[in-house]
Amino acid sequence: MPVWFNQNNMKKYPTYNHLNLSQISKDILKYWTEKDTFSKSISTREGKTPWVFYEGPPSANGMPGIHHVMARTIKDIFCRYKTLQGFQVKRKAGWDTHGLPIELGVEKTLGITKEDIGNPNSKKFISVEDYNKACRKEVMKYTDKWEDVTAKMGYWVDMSDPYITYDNKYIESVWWLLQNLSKKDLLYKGYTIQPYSPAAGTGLSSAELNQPGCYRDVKDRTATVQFKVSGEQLADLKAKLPTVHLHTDDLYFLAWTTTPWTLPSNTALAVGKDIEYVFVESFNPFTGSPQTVILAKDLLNKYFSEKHTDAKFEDYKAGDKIIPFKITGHAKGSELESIRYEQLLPFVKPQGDAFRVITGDFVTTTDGTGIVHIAPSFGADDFRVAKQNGIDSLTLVDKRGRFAPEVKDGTFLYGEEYVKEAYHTDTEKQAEFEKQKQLLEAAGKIKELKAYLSVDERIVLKLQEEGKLFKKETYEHSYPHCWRTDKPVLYYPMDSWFVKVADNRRKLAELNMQINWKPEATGTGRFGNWLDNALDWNLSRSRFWGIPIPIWTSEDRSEQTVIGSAEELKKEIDNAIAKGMMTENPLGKFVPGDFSKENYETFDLHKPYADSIYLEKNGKKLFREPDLIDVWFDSGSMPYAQLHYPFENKELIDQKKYYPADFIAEGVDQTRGWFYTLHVIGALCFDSIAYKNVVSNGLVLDKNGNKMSKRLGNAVDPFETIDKYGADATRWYMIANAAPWDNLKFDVEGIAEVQRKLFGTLYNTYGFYAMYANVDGFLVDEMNLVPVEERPELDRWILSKLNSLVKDVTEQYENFEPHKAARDIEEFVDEHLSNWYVRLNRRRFWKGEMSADKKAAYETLHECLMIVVQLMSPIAPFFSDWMYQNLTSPIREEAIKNNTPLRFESIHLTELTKTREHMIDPALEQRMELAQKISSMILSVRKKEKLNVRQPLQKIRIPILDSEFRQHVEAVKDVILAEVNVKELEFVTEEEAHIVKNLKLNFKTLGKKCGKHMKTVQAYANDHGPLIISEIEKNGQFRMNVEGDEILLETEDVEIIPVDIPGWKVANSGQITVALDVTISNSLKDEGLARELVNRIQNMRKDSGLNVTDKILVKIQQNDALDTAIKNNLSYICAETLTDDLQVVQNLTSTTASSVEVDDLVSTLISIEKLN
RNA sequence: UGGGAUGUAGCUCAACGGUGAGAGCAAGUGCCUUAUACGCACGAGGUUGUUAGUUCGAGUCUAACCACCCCAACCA
Repeated sequence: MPVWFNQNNMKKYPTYNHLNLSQISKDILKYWTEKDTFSKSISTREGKTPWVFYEGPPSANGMPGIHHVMARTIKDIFCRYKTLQGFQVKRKAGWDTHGLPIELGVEKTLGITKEDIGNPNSKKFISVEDYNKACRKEVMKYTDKWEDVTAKMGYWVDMSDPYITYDNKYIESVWWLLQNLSKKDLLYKGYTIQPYSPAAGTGLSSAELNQPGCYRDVKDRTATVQFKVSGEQLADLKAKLPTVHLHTDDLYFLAWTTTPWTLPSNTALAVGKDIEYVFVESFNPFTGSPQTVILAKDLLNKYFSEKHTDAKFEDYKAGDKIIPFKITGHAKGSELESIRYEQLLPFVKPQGDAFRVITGDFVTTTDGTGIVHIAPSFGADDFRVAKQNGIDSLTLVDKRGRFAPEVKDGTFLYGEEYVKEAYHTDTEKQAEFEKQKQLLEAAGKIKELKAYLSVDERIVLKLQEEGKLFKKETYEHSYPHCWRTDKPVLYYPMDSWFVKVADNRRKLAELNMQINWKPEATGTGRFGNWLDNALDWNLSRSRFWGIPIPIWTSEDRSEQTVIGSAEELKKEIDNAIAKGMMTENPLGKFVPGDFSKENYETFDLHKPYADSIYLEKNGKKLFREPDLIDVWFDSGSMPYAQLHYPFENKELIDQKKYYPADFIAEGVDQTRGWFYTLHVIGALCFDSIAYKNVVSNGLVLDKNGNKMSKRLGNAVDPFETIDKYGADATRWYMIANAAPWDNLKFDVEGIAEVQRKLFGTLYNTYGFYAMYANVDGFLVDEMNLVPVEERPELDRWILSKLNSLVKDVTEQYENFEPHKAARDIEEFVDEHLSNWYVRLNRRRFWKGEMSADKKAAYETLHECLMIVVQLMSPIAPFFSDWMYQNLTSPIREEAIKNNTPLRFESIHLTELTKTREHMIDPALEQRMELAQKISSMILSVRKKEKLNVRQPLQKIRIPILDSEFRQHVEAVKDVILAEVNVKELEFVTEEEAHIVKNLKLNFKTLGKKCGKHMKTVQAYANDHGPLIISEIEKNGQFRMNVEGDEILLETEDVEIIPVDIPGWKVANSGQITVALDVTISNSLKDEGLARELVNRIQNMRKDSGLNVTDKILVKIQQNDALDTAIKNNLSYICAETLTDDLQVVQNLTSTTASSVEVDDLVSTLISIEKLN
């Protein structure tokens, strides 16, 4: 039980032996639970402006990692900050429950593969129903861990009523959105090229493809192939390109391919519009026939050796290694466009237009020939460019990865055979080999076939024989493999449902301009470019556990219905029953309009149930399209689906009461994920942005900058970290160390540092306050404070600093730059509050009776602590609340009675202090900065001269810069003298001290005046410094001629800096120079010794555990070196150490007293005794 | 390969186009200052990734390159 729980009666500030952040987290967490603080932070803001936050749903089938703590800290910070500002910030948690990772998890747990699901022939058969039940369970596997980490890290999010993407209500909203898209004609079924594993019989997601080890280097047979220009085109071509001289009608385009098996499906060739091509007259390397080929000029030497330039055509015989060639013409890609060529392997004629040269922006001259063979069925680029040019495709490979029966010549190709060697089993391969051997040897193509020839190899042989091959080689490249079957993947055309995004790029881009991206570049760059090139969104997934696409189609595809609600579905089913298409209504128990949980649990919209629903339209039976939708659509729907829009909460979206979000935050990896899907759905369904501010945070790497992974063992366990260091230090470290969008190199050393530096310092500062306030029986009275203008300069200074801090930190939070807020707070606490204000004011707290001055000191320190912890509370919610309780629990009753700001039971319920501009005094802050700087400079001189601070010195001299400077220093003179232990501060002028001065030019003002003469002026000033200084000091200006131009140096253009006072020990920094008198007179020496004695006695007091108020008797063994020091400083020594009686004696021994080294030369014995 | 980010002290990060590039940590030196040795003070540490350009003046602006990271792809 924390001490402050029962402090109210004792009316004292709690004190502690040491700081235990981990324990504080636990205590405060308990307090929040007991007091229901989170709900109160929302309920007490009822009726206030909402600040809308959307929680991106995590998936609970994986353990939370430290990066989640990072991401959630960022979310939490701004929600807490806005709450403090008085906004109502609701935070509904959510769970992403569908998708491949979950299915894979289940398959792993159950030890099954996709083939076993819904397949009664499989040994490990599991029904879709049971499988989906398993998924439903799997997805919540780590829910308790997530709830645990959420609580422990202090992330306030309402997990009692989360949105869950598998809920029927949620699905119903998603269906509504899909129907909405469909009504706007933004949904269509189309054909695209997707990664596909014939061995597994399934399409693969890019996530699956990016599993480690999927891309492997393979060696493929590649071919440079000749596509013959159609005879009827030659006349046109000659007319179009008069400079080209063709001596033969055998004209070919050269194209390179790594997948010869796609050549029978070739329907086009692509060239680069601006690439330059050459016509080369030569011979076919295999047959020796004369021919002309076309290829990119840049790649000429890859195919024709420069060494053969001089070879003579007339000497060439078929089979010669040296093949003569000459360039007979040039053309740009655009000039080659639309030339027709003959089909390379005419097994099947395509429908529509084909065999034309088209231009493609993806064509390069980095490899190949600069002419790309296009098989639209087997490449995404190919498909796109063919479609743009109205060219049809040929798909001569089936879903099992086998050629169509037509791809058969009986010699090289046999039809219905696997296009990749790897798809064969060993026995199949052996059988194929024997078949090949027989056929090829019989045809006389190969004398003795020794090994299986792949389809690629045989196609190349065939082309070679037909005179259509120019070159063949093996080529090593990385190629994707199916992670489950280890077999190569094909790119294969498949039917899918699409959202029309590409047509709406402009709208997406325009809406994006309304979004405030942090960092901006992610919005304009990564996201903006992505939007500009957005492709239609492929919604289809052929898995089991996901939201079924709510589209029913007749077998002949003439009739279609898109369902947008459970009510609609129920009605349609009733209709289907009436028409005899169905017998029973699975939604029979569902009551439209009743939004209770129970009502929505009377049915299930998932597979397999959705698939067993048949509908009716115009007499035709409609079947559900078998696809599930992309889970990204689930999460992108959350603004609406979490509210069960439009069935419930319609006005929240329609009237923009809870839409768009004011703030969302997730990792940068969501740029093309959640951020994108939110944006697309918002733009297409509602013509609106879905979020106004978005923070995309970076990755959490290990301390060496490597990605964290369980495999490498460098992943940081969030539970362990939070338990060891407490949530606050962990959160603070993550925030202060890097901007949210930069990657964080996570090093626990850094957390330890934050713990010591920031939290330790605050804890000590509070401890100091509490100790003396308790001694004095002081409690802050909010109704009766010393007016700020009556408080001493140091108080007004720290209050000015404090208000500047409030201003800065508020601004940083407003700009979503929490790292800057954290750094500002750190600096204030360490530099200003602890190491300047408290240190300089210590005596005010412990000297004398209660006075206005003392009261002001307490009140000032209390206020600083109070506001600092309030400012840091969004980042460090536990510690700040703990500190708040310490600072305010003794006065809570009073505060409630008087309705003052400290009446709240938690800091998270308070109202954020606004900047009190009138308390900010820049001149005062500047003066104090001066004092700090000068003190530091003097300490530096002392250090150099080995004069420790306890030794008093006589005098500081400071050359006057100007009268303003003098006034400023004068105002803080006492602070400086006390700080550096010197007796006098004297201002000196040049005449008095023969100060050595340096001249420094002000480039900013002079730059405008001199322009290109700058360097000359600088050189002149270097050589004539003293002259310019004296002129300017006398007349305020200096006239000079540079290359005919007159330049007038005025006071503002130069800085005259005193740098040395001969005979003194000086230090300078910037414009300021200080000089120290280092002579130590006897009386100064005595004073120094007295201070040493005080210090030793104080240490003894502390060691013997005396109270700070105890009076003592001190005995010092007589020592000649100390006699005058004690005699002359007796009252000082006594006052400082609360000594009532100081005796110099002869009879101390090391048993009755402590041996003490007063300085390097002097030692003595001292004993102290407590007096009553 | 394309898009984006980053590159400053050993490490983590600052620095409106303006004179000698600053903090913290680590390492170094000195100090137990009656809040704090889990602390304080003081020094040292740099060819600002490279090269060119714009400018009187570049860590900052432009271009190219190099390195590393993220995303997308890996395609003839």
